[in-house]
Amino acid sequence: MSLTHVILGWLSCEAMTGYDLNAVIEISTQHFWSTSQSQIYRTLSKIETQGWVTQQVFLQDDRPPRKVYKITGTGQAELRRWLGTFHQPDPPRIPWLIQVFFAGQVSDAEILSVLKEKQANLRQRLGRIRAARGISAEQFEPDEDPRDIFFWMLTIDYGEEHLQMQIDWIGKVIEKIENQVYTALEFNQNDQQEKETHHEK
Amino acid sequence: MSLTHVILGWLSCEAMTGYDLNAVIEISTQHFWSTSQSQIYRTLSKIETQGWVTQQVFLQDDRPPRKVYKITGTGQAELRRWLGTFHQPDPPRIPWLIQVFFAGQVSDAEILSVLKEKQANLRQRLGRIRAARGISAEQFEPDEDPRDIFFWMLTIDYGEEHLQMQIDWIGKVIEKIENQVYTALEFNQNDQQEKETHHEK
DNA sequence: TGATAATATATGCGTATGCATATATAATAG
DNA sequence: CTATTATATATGCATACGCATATATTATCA
Repeated sequence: MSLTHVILGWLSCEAMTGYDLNAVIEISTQHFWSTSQSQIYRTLSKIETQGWVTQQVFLQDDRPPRKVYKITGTGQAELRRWLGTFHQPDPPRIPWLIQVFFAGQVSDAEILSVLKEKQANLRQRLGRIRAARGISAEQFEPDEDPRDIFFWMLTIDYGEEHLQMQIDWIGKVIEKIENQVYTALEFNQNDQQEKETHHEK
Repeated sequence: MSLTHVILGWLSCEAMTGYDLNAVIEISTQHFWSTSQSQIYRTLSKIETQGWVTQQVFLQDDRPPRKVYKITGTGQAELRRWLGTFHQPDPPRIPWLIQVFFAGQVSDAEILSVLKEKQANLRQRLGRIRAARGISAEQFEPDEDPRDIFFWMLTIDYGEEHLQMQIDWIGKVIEKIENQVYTALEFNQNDQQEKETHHEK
């Protein structure tokens, strides 16, 4: 489970409660790893059993007790090990490509409408991630290690490029469908050579 | 669950057994939606209860009986409905970006090695998907609808572009780390303007 | 001869996950 | 005055999933 290592990562910066972790994950890592509040508490319990974190309870008279979690030496070692090793990726899961794959079952108008909504959604997310970039840039504390910041910003950069790539790809596809490119296509020979060259003609 | 609609999609082409579905999914949709054998049988049972498919058993004397599943009218309607509507995407989950985000915890050498392995893995997958494109192009039956083929090939095209984008992005990041770009970076002002322009200087 | 692959379906077990809800208090907004 | 939000932790329920394994026969490979 990767959530384990997101939590370990944050706790290696600073001891925190589950509540704090939930807040910090929501504003910082949600563009490539999201989670739910319940999952955080469950994972915290699990990794405490494994000895990767320890708990210290601070009682408060007006609020529920704060359980502050601290990373242990073993936890630090596990984090570094995980960060430094390549992990075989999970097989890709891209649900909306199922709609493209079986689009033969619906009309041009229907698949076009889905693709246009998808594109609009991606543009919205691109706008949001760009706003997020601005906000995080303002929030850096002066004592923050520039190397840390560099890596944080890289993940935002990836998010933007990924989103832009999808927007562009869908744009090309919409154009092809609108021009009914599929009526005059030959797939059995020289597909590679023909690909993407119809623009110049 | 999207597997439901992958199965419905295939059954709308041709009645099939769970065994056949497993084989066809493995060679056709695995680059954007993979599954396991057990999950196919479980989903088949589920959608039979829902009335989207019906079962017909063919006994064989030397092998286990074949349960051939056929899509119903309701199943067809559900498939078309699902294909024609935009679905809110699941929040993104990109585990290897966690490694980038927390790379501040490890040395340049360690993160570089992970990124290079990741890149090699992506190149391998790109090679495989290109081979798959060639194979599918050969296997098209002459009576196949060119519009269907057009949409099938689009998903392969997406896979290639997605893989290429990731390979290129990691390439740029490796270069930045090797040049230790992070030592001379300002994040608090004109980040947008500076971005990606250091190449020309 | 023994092991594996192909044909075919099915269940058990463990895990990750989301959604809703319970508990309890104080502050704030309408 | 009431409803919501913030603070804080935790459990129940359902679902989707992967991995391993069970069942049963035939063919092939070493």
